[in-house]
Amino acid sequence: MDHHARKLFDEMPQLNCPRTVFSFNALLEAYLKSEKYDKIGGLFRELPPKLSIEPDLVSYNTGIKALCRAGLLDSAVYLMDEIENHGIKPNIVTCNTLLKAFHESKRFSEAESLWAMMEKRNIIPDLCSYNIKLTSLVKAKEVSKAIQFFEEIVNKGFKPDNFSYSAMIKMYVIKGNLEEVNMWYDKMTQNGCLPDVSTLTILISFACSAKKIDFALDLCKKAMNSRKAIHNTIMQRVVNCLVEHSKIENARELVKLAESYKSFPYELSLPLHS
DNA sequence: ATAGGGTTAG
Repeated sequence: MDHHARKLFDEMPQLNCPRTVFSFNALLEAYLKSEKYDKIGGLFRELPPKLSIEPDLVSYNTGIKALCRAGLLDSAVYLMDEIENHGIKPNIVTCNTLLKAFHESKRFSEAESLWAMMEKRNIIPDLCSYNIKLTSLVKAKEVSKAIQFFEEIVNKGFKPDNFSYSAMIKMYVIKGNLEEVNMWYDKMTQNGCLPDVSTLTILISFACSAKKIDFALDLCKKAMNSRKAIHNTIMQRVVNCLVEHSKIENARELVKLAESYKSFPYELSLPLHS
């Protein structure tokens, strides 16, 4: 949709809307979301001089993210240094963007250096920073390190959130450890953290593969009762599993419940004659 | 306003 965004941006004066750095940032965001990473540099060169818009930290953070997404991590780091030369100080968002990119590229020592730099420069790592590192440990299947790191998050005084618990749950999903998945799900709810759509997606998908079909059904109902729109394919999988386990009435009930669900247009079928 | 986790079958 980047073209639509650009068209509207160009039409703003005729619509009596002044173009500010906010509109410029929204335009950058549209290009980022459309994965037009290579076009973002051009926007920076073209628009600010022409419209006397001064790009701000949010603009540059978006630019840095685009470079990371495009696989140009070194350029992203360079841009962070460059904006600082122009008097704009990186913040926690800048650092977390780069932190994630370093971990995804397995450039762990640079991730560690960045973390140390943050602490030195009083850009205090927040829960998001910790979750990035936790997710990275999970991806590397470093089970004991992940457990230890989760403890560290708690000891630092953070209240683990959906991202933190999702990471731990995901780790045991990868391991196929049903007991631990359940343990972490319980721990999550007991600590007053209600699973969101992403966490429910992981849990429901795992419950289906582990043939814990009642658990899957229960989670689907929970999702709909709390107005959380689980993806259609996940819901269909639960319906299929119910049918496979001859729980036809439950399957019917779930399809009906989904049909009456107003927030999302579910299209589910009962595979009864397959 | 910008940063972190999530589907799918054969």
